[in-house]
Amino acid sequence: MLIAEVYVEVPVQQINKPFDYLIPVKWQDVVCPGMRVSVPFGPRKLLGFVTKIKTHSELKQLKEIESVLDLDPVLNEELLQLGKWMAAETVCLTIAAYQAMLPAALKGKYQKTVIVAPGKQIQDCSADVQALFGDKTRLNYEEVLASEAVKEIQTEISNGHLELVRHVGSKGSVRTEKVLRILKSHAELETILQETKKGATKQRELLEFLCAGPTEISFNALKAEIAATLNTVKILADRGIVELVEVEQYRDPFSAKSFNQSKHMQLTPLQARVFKQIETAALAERNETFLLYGVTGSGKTEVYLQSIDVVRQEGKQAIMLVPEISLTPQMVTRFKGRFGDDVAVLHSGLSKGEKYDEWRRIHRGEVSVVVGARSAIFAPFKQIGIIIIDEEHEGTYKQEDTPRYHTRNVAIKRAEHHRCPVVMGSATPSLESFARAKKSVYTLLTLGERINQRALPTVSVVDMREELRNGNRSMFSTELAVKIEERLVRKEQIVLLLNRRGYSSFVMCRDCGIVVECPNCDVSLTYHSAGQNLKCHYCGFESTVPTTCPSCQSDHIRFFGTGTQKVEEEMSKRFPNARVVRMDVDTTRKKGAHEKLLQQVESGQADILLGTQMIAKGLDFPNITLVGVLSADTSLHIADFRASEKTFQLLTQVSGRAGRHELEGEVVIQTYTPEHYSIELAALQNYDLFYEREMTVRRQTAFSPYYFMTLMTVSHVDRMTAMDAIHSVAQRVKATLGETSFLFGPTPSPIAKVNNRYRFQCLIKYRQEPNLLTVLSEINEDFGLNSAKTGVFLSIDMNPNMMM
DNA sequence: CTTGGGGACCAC
DNA sequence: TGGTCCCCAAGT
Repeated sequence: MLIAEVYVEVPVQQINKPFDYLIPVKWQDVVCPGMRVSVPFGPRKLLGFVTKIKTHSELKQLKEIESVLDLDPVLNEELLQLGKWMAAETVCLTIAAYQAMLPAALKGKYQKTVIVAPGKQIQDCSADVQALFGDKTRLNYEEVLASEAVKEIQTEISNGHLELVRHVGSKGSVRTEKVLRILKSHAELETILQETKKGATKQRELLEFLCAGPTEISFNALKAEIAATLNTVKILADRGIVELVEVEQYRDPFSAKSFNQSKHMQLTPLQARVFKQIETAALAERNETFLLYGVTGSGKTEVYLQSIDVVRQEGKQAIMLVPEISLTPQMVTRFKGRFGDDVAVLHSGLSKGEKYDEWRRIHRGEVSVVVGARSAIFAPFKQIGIIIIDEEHEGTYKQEDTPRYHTRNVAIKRAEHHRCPVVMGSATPSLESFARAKKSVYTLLTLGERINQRALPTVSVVDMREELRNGNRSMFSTELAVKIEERLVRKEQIVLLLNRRGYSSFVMCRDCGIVVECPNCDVSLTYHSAGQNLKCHYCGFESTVPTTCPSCQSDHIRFFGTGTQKVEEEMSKRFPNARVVRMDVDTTRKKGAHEKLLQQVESGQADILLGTQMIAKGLDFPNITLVGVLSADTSLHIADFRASEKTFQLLTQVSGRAGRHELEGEVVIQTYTPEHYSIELAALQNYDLFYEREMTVRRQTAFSPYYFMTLMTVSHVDRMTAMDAIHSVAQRVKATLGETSFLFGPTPSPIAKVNNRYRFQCLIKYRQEPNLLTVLSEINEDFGLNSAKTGVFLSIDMNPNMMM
């Protein structure tokens, strides 16, 4: 008798282990690891993943697998192991790891229906129940609950006339299309047409079309040709002339677009040298991690494209990761143009169904390249030849909720298995990666100049304090304003970055100084123009904008903080003739909006592109000759040890948008702290110096990359309970730490209350703690086992990006 | 997480 | 005694 180990979809600590099920004899040869199955679990049915097949179990009295949801496993052996590894490495539940690796469409969908019990008749039930059923054979549970006869149904269930059945399916479904297959030859059709009655005009019309038509046509395509109805088709099907079948179909998010085929570009000698090294590693099946450090505009993307082609020629697959924010239509076009239908694209803008379809194309081996954001690292390829991580330094590569994995680590893990290179590229590498490259853990590849030796843009820093002293109170310095005017006259384009971080528009009373805060969280509410309301970014609370102060009833209540919207308003006063495109979360929320706005810039319908960080990356428009940063220091003053790094990266990236082609570029950075090294060195575009400076700071303050870090956060509705809990966590950890490690805290979290839960944290800094993961998973397990009782949640973040 | 059982409590 | 609500343990 074969037995399957199954991890069921219940995300709690108690269930974080495999459960044994008998494999029914008829499926002995069918069920294998990586398949999703439906299993009885207590009184319910649950979706689970088979992770192992075995012949013996510790337990007697096993239940049987109820049904098999896949005939082709959704996780292969490599991915099953990867999930286990990730669960251990990030201290999360195994099932959570598996779910994170798959599209949401493959999650379980649970349905409950009431049916007449086998061997019983509906007539056995009361009249009311019979009436409710009508001529239906089943009622869904919601229907039953909503009906008047709930009680009676309950009774009929308990006396065995009715039965409650549970069904497990997938959330997402495969889209199908009706297709007509013509079973007769054209000659035969002619004869059939002759024999069809003159009165049957619809049938004759359809037959006439088929006589000259193809042997197979989708019903939708048919409708576009002639006014046929499904009924008519069915009549022909009954006559045995055509066959009507459901054919699986992919939702194609790019169906409306055509892509011009592009060829490889001639590499510069520098690019060629870099490419050669990657190519050699790929062909030698060498598991080597490269850090491709290349200034903006140095042609990293072309190196990626050609490296991918190398492994494609070898019959292997490639994963290309980009930050969500730069997964622009421009980028997609470039890949689709080079590799055509051989590319799948995965990003958050796709619907659940579209993601599922792209995933299936990868799973079935119909494509060999995937371009996508973070989660694309789990693409179910069988033979990966290369993994590329573009803009390697981006914070979005770290998942901010469980499983809190870092894409870089997963990539390296997968590459080990597939014996293939990983290429991480950036103009401003993370300090962690650059440090590793310097220690030869990664191989450093450098692209030190822009293509065709085009100069990096000239950068000037404007001291806004000076402007203020000279009586300029606007958000545009004299220098920036003059330069904007120049470009407008010359019909060149401008990018304006408003680095709004930590500066979102809040509402404050001018009389008593009170800021409108979220009632559930320890943060101020943010004003949203779209809905004309105030929102909490942490718990989703919404409220209308008060007209009077909630505390002192004064009506001097105002918005503060500079939003892109406000800049846009001021621009229209200052530069009334400029055509401005605003790009931020508000204007790009709608599907395709992103693309439309960029199209306006590309086609020259806009003079100025104004936006938040999302405009800093990947854009490549020849006519952009001026980049303005309105307030460089807003990201500098956030309480984060990476603030300087983030600021430097952002300024460097956005500067790189200017002068990428024939026209020379210029950058103006406005700041209140021009003497800060992030800003000074970004202006000089000197990464190496910045690296040295920042590493010194990190060493002095004992932060990454000198130390590993682990953040532990505890939350509870009661402040004292949360505090007690974090102290017990801290004590347990402290007892196991070595002499070279530190424990900071416990302290309240930077955002001390979210969703009415108080939060406390402590931070471990360490260089070597071989047992830390074991200790942490023990603590996590204890908390998880008791959390239902105590209501205390513990979250563990290995190498956190943010301290919130 | 969901479920069903059992106990406490209440109203009649 | 019947009903309801809540707590809690079990889940292969």
